[in-house]
Amino acid sequence: MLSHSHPEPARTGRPRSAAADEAILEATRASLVDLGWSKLTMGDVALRAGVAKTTLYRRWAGKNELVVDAVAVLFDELELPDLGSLSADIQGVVLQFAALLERPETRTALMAVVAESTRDEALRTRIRNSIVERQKRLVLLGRERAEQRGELPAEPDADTAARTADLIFDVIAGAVVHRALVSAEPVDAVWARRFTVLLLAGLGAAASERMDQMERMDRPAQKPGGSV
Amino acid sequence: MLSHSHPEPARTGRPRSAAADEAILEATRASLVDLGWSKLTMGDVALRAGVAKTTLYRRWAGKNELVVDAVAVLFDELELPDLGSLSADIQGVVLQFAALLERPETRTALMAVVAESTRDEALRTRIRNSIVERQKRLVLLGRERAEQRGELPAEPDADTAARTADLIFDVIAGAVVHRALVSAEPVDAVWARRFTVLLLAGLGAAASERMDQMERMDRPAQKPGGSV
Amino acid sequence: MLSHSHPEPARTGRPRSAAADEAILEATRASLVDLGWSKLTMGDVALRAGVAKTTLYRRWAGKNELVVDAVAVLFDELELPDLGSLSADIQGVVLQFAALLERPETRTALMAVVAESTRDEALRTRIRNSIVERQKRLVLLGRERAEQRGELPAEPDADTAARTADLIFDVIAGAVVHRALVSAEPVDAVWARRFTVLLLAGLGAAASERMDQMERMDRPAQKPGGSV
Amino acid sequence: MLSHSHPEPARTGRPRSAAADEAILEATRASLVDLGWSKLTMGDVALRAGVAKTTLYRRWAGKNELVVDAVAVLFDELELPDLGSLSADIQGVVLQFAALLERPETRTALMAVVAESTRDEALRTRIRNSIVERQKRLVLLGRERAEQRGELPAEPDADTAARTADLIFDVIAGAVVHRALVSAEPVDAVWARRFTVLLLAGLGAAASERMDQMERMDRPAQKPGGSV
DNA sequence: ATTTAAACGAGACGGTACGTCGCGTCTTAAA
DNA sequence: TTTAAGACGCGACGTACCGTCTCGTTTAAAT
Repeated sequence: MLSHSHPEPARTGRPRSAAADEAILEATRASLVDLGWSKLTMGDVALRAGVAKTTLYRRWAGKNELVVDAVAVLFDELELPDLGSLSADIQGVVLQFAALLERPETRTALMAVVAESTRDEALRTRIRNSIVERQKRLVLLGRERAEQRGELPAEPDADTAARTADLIFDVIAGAVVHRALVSAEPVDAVWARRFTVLLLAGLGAAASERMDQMERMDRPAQKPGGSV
Repeated sequence: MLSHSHPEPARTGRPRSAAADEAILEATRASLVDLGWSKLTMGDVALRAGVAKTTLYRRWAGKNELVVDAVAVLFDELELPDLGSLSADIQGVVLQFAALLERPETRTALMAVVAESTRDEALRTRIRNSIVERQKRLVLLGRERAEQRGELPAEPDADTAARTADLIFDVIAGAVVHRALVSAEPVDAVWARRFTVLLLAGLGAAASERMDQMERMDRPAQKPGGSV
Repeated sequence: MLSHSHPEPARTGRPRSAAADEAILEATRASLVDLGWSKLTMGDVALRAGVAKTTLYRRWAGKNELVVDAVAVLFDELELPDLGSLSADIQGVVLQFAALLERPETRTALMAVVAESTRDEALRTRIRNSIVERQKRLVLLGRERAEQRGELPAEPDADTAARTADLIFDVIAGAVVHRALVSAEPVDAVWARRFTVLLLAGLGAAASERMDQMERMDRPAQKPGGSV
Repeated sequence: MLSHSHPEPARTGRPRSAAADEAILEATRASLVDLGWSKLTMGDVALRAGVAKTTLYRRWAGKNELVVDAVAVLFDELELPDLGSLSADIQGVVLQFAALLERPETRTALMAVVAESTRDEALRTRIRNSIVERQKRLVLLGRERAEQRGELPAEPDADTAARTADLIFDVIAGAVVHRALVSAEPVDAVWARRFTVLLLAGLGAAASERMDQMERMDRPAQKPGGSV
């Protein structure tokens, strides 16, 4: 359970059913598949889980929080395959991520909770903690492997490393999500390869530029590196 | 009006009020600002627009369609500034796009309608036509200018050009949206510069790889160009 | 047309369609048959009559007035048959009236407009003029015939005659309507005969009591005539 | 509550509020007084009762059923006064009934629900059970008292007694309702006396005719007893 | 073994918004 | 000026979910 740690677990009375939690999350995913985000109702989830509505509300504040928890676990199944090269690893994870976004439960839920989170700070935090930050591990692991293989130079310092990882993460996740959900076109092996080429070249250039001199590229209205 | 072209405009009966259309869209944006997507109601929009609920439903099938039309026009305000270099132009448009995503009406609406569109083919088409495809003009114009400046080589053929444009579009739009709405961190000049460096290097590499020999890079599990 | 006399018929512009009036009333009756009072709508009547809604409203103030006019004409079809005796005549008209109340258009409309009229003085007047008062002719004609046959004595004066006619009318119409619509049981020949026996005996007694001395029967709390 | 007996009262879940039932019926009567039948809305009743609309619909199928229950209780307040003679008793109950029909809530509601019931079998049954049949007790009690006083002979058999009671009921209720609501003239002591005279004479004649020979009066087209 | 107290299912509750329907009025072009 | 057509502001409809509440029942730990 991602959502509710009990630092002070009540010691008396009937304890909460552990089975109910999993049944509810499973029911939530099933309801997402059948009905989609906007038609999913708490009543339907309760019905599917064989649980009273009050049991849901005792554990989650509402639909948003419930759905975040229900889908978060799916993102944890993503893995960075070790395919021998950074390029192959990236393509592999891109295709995995695309496959995840093809699943109806994530497809309908992910953008919806993000949309909700734009007006709900607590939800934004929950999404970040439950989904976004957890998956940055893939970027960090990829860079680590690439450095070990000599494919990428080490980052000069931790802060730069973190910022680069954030950028890479936004570019990869953003591009795949946009392709899959906004443009609504297939993220297939061909697209993944083209995207990876672009990304890796950019990574190299970003690294060398950083090493060269960052001050050379200060403001807009001047040419980028001559390689383009 | 993006939403309803009347190839055969009915000639009889009282014509629809043109003023009502604009009042409704304006009211929709105002309601998005005040209430956000999920709290926006048709009744509230009607009230703000000084219009009956039935008048809304006579023109739009529902909240989804209405909101797409209401925000689509905002995207048309994006422009590719001519700042003298491709890099500067990209940074300029990225910052413009980010500013648009900072506006509460787009912030709350964009992801929401995309989320809805995952289960509604007609809505997906509407979004594509009203928003997505229209903004590809920015990518195409940017490339054209860059070619004229000699910053980028010409694309070998129209098909490749279109696919590259799609890829660039997904990368730029995806990265900015992800940074702004999912990661929920600022898209400022620093981020825009770093992102642009990455993108332009990637573009150059993608172009040269294409010219070299595409068949060299066939499948995952092999190294990309040695520059990385 | 019962409803709107035009003492000053407009002389300029397109004249009103005379055919439309009858079409509308006919359509109203048809709609009453198909839908009943509460589901009848002005739009449906207009549609059936092949007429615009505005045309209805130009002629009738609303549903109530329209329906009164539409059914009033049906009541004018009632006739007092000359069957040779007052008893037979009454039974005949009772059965005719019952048959009229069996027709779905009157069945559903009559009580409805009466109900509406309890809060609408103008409507009450319209009903009285268009329906109720017109049918008192049957009572008056029946008495006239009965007097000619020597079945009933002449009323002592016009005022008493009018009050008696009103009483008879309320008793006959009330009993038949109550039996048919409230008790919802058949008004058949058996019932008509039993009712007529009661009524005629009552009529005779009322007449003789009037002649005897009206002052003998003053207030409640005393016995009626010993014959009962 | 007349409307919904639960032979198997559900034992689970929160029980329905008994207070709500009475509040709703009271609010319905108040709304009838203020707005009349046709302007009464479920929303207004709910508001007055301090109750959600859904609570109304959980208990009653609609306005018709609700109003029947709301006014039915008023009819139960009718009593047959013991004024010493049948004539006086009848006049007393007629005036009571007239007073009831003067009340705005019954005035506007009674004919309306009867009108609705012409197209709604279930509603007809409800009205019969809740209102009509219940008030026949007055007729039966009146006859019983009259027989004990020797004012009326005993009915020969139960079936005849029932049919006579029905007839009397239709005549009394019908005449009073017609006078009060259709003719829209006052049911005062004078009218009540005149009506009672007519009725009692009729009752006596009907009884004696029944004893004489029913077969003598077979069909229309023959003279009634010479006394008329 | 009994008590205690929270969790549980069921479902009623006060709300809010839905999308539809009918009202009676209006605005157009045609007759 | 009337007509057909149909858009319009309005207000009620009956439904669906919301999140809360009140029941009686179950369950495990504390007594």
